[in-house]
Amino acid sequence: MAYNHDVIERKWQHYWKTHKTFKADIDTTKPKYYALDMFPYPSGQGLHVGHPEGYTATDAISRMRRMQGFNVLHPMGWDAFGLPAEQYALKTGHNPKDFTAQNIKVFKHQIQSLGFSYDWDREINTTDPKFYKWTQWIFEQLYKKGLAYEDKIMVNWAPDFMGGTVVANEEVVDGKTERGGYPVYRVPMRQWVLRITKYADRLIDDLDDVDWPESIKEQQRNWIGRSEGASIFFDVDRHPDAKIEVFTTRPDTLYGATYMVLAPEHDLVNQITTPAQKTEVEAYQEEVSRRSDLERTDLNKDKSGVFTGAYGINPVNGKKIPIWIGDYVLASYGTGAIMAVPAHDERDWDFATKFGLEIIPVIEGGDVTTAAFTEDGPHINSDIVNGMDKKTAIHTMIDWLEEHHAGDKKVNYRLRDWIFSRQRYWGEPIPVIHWEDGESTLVPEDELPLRLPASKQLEPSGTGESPLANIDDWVNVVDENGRKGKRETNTMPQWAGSSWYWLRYMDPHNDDAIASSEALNYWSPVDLYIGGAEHAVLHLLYARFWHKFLYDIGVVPTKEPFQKLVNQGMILGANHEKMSKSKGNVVNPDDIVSQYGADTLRLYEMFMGPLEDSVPWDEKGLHGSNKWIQRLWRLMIDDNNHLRDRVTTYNDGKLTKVYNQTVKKVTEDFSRLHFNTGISQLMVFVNEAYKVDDLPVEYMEGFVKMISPIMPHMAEELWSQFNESETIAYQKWPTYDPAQLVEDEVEIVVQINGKVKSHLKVAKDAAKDDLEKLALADEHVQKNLTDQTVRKVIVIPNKIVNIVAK
RNA sequence: GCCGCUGUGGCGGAAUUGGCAGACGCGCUGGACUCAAAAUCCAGUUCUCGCAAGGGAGUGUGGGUUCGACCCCCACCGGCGGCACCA
Repeated sequence: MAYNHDVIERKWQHYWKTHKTFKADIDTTKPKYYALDMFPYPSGQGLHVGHPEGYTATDAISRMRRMQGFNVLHPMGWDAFGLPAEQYALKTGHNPKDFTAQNIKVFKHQIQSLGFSYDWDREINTTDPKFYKWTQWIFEQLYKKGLAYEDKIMVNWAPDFMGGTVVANEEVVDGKTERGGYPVYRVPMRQWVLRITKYADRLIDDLDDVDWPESIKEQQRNWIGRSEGASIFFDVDRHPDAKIEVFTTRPDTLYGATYMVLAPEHDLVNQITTPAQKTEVEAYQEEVSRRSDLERTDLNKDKSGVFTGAYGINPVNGKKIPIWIGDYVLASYGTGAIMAVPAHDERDWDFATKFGLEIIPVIEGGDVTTAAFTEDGPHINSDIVNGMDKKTAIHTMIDWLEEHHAGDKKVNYRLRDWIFSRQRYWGEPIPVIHWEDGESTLVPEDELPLRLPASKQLEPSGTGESPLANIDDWVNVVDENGRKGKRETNTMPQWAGSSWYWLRYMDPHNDDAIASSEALNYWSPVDLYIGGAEHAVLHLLYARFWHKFLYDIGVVPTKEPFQKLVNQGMILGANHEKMSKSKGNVVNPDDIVSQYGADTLRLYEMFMGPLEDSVPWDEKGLHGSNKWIQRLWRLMIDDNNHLRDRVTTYNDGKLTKVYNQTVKKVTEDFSRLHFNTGISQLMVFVNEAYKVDDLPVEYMEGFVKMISPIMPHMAEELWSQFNESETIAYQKWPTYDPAQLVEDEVEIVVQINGKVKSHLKVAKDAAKDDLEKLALADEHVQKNLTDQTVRKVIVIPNKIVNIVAK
């Protein structure tokens, strides 16, 4: 009978569930393997075909590792705080908690229908107070170490978004919110901030120790943006008490500094501006402050600025240079002030050209009247560094500056501290109380978790604060001395829970610690982490930051959380475009499961191309995967659902070679996550098996084991026919006999001038001389060599003979 | 503009170390089975000339290194992703 996926998949999913087949416990006699998926946000849309691609890959590795004797931790959970639930609640009057619970139910059901070998006893949920108790606990440790602080800072304020909210820099794209596309303005506001910049160097340097895609490492390095240079101090003419510190990566060009620019928000601007320039400067400051980020970005092609009337003094030559303000200098980077070297910096060149400022070349080469010259070359017009190249000149100049107390070596980062508060209800409450006397205290650890108050009806506060601000009996507190206080109404961003969740899976029910040190020591680190490339910087940077902090306070045993990281590619629509509702090319995994079964979907997604690549969905290819599943079922199973008689203990040796090749290739390819090529070898084996009369039981058992990581339901059903054990999940992974792969005869290629002319079967390891003779004697070769003289013969034993002739 | 990745049949892709380009699958063509169709099984399928034997071309383009290049080097073109006044 034909394979009935419906019945068989349900049967084995039920078996795994009732037998807790994939329950993981610490077992120090076995090596551990931790395979992790990026846990999903349970959206109302349900699962997308993109989700199961990564999930199937980690599942296949988990299943293979179990069979190879590893103790495997393979968990799943829910990143369930998030904006959509809050928006839904505000819109409909429902509670985000119930809405989220419903979504999780749908997601879980869908995920379970795909037969993943998760240990569901370890399921976690970031919105569960038992989980966020520890998110809050980590926040308190950060606070105690001075890594969490409050600050009135310029934030990205999106007034039209959710009754007004603040979003992180990372969530702003082209001056608009990433979600919703609402305009964003820069305004000062009190925020919680995490001092991630303190870890900047380690976040860059430790990338060298992990097995991650180079592109992700590069993106993180760029995001952190370490740049090495110097701080230089400029005196201000007629202001003996003022000093301007600038950051530059090119201290060697100091003699070419012909003016300075301060950010319009710079503290010294008001102090040094001359009365004559005051009106103009203030008008410019006012204009700039009203610009949104969008406008600033859009207008940046054309540089703007105003002269302050003041002059700085170049420390190296005492020259007076004008001080301008301009918004191409950012207040938030470096010191908010620069020395401008228009001859050798494009931005400065544009500005100088527009405002007619002096341009002095200090490096030979190029023509500074037409463009800035940014290449290396011997220095000129530069007394102490004349003739030197860039590198030498930088060193020399820094030495000079340090000797004369006019500057020093300095490293700067693009990375800013992490704005950690959101004006939302549906997030982890920040466990802080602000007292009427001005003191702020943490909620004591033994009172955690600080729970979100249940609320029937969420309403925007209308003030830009979180909806929590309206819930009086939660916000207002009184201590034992009658002192009144208010709870912090900001909540944590969605990144909080995902910054440590992989640790909780190791010991998910522990009420005394984020996880026991026994569990942390045994399971750490994550051996394989698979997820989408969209988390290249944010999630993965925050997670590494928290992990390093927990390492520093002795909680976790490793410096890095994720040893190996892989980004699965996107599954595109059949038209090669990104799947989206509006394009009508979305494929729903539920439909595939009901039509073809989970094994077909899993097989297809692993076979369609390399895991890391984006590949278009192809209905025909999916159908082909199902055809192959049916084909291999028919190979072994007869019309009465029994093993065919061809499956026998008799081994005529016809499949020996291809079987051993298959074990080798499948084991190696799967280990490297090259599922598409491993599967193609399984197909080769089936094609060969169709050509022979007898199918040795030994090989067929090994074959069924090899398909089990990809097609676990069918594998279990076939395995049950052998009556060896109840489940295949912990059967020993097959091994191959290298002796069976050695040939005594090999086919070598004969080329003339690099073109293949003939093939020869020769004894393995035949001597070079013999190969040369054989090749030259070959009929085809002879024919092709008429009228030609052999100049040279290259012989690579067991591979090739190349005859060079003219 | 800068950084990273990438380019192979009609399509998805393979080629682990510089050594037979196109494994495997889809599609297509033919055959077997069938009254017929579907399904299945078998064979063929880079392009091109040729009845065939056999020949020629061929891994984005142009050059180079090499006995030999999808693979290494240089320049260019296209696609994808990231960053984008970060001094």
